[in-house]
Amino acid sequence: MASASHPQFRYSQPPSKVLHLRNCPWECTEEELVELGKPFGRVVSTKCNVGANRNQAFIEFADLNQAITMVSYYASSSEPAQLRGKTIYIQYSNRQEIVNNKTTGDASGNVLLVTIEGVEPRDVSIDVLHLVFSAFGFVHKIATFEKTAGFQALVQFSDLETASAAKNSLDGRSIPRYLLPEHVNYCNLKITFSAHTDLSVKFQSHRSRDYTNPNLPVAPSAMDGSGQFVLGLDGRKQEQESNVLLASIENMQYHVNVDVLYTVFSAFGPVQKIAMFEKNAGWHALIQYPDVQTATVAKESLEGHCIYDGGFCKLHISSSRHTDLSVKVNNDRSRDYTIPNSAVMSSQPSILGHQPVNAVGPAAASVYSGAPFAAGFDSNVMAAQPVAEWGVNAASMSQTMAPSMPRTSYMIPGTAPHEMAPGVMHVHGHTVPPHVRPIPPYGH
DNA sequence: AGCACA
Repeated sequence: MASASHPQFRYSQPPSKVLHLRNCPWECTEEELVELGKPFGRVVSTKCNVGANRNQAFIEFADLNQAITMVSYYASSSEPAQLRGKTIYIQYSNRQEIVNNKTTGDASGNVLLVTIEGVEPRDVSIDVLHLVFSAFGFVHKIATFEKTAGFQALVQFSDLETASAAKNSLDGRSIPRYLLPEHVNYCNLKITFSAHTDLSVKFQSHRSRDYTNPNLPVAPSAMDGSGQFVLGLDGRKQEQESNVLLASIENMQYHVNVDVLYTVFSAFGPVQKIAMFEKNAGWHALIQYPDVQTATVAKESLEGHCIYDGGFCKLHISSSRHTDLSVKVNNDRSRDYTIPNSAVMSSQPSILGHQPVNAVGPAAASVYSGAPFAAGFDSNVMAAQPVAEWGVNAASMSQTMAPSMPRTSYMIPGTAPHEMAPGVMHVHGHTVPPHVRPIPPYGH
């Protein structure tokens, strides 16, 4: 029955001088493995902490007969093989030698091997990893892959010090919840040093990135015939970018009209038209910009953010298939700002009567300030905050980083501290000139 | 309790 449900283990392995041990105790040592094998022959090599749970190990004997002796002994013994009192299971490895056994005692370098537990690979994009690890320094390259140990990534830093800082702060912690899809509850990182020093990344793709070489070609698999990206950063099919955004407003406790949306979306560039509509018991809006790039920046900056503190009026933004909205009437629900009259009208703070004064507080005040290009945008709203919070002093942090992360409504996804130069910020790889830098109308 | 870093 057991063999029927595990057909891959139905046949015993052919003998090898390498033995595969499973169910090993957590972080058992090479010395313990040597002690275990010594009675049966000369142990020439060992490897421990193997696999996703790091509870497998290998012992290589000098001679095949020694391995056979050990396996035979425990096959007929009344006492099972044990490490630290824990029963372990021994079989012949399907390989003939232990490779890549660590050469220097604590091999550490500038590249980290990250095992991402508890998620499907599509749940954690390479950009989320980039964001998380960039908090510690410039991330040169990332390569992700799936092996027996699960979903893993190699993350290359400039030097051992940065890599070490990232490892110390992130090992054993979860990626912040708000960077994960809603259905994922946690996502644990297990981090070790890789023996690599320089990853070879041939293409920019949803599996690998070279952040030192923006001119690297995009993998053919991530392009369509017209040369546009069709794969998202997570490898999923991506909607075609458009100059018109579709915003769904979740948890709309407060009145949202075109004026509110105009203020929020004008932070990224000129808004031409807005049309709101109700569908499936929820409110949605189409927002038209003059160009795709502005719309894309707005989409990536605002996605998942709330217009008001407290999770009210949360925005979910996608690209619309529309390119030019037909706005027939200017009212609370639709507006064409390219018609001079209505544009003037909208710039007046004429909506104060709708302001949910008591509930919103100062956070929302800037929404109504009528100054969408205010100079107040400063480094204090950028993603620089995680740097301080995850930095080398993060050792005293609690197990999960999430509680100490900035609130979602402050977070501008994709901003990497190292990329920031005065007056310029990057939003998902786009350089945003200062005059269109998004102010966070949703406030502090 | 099930094979190692693309």
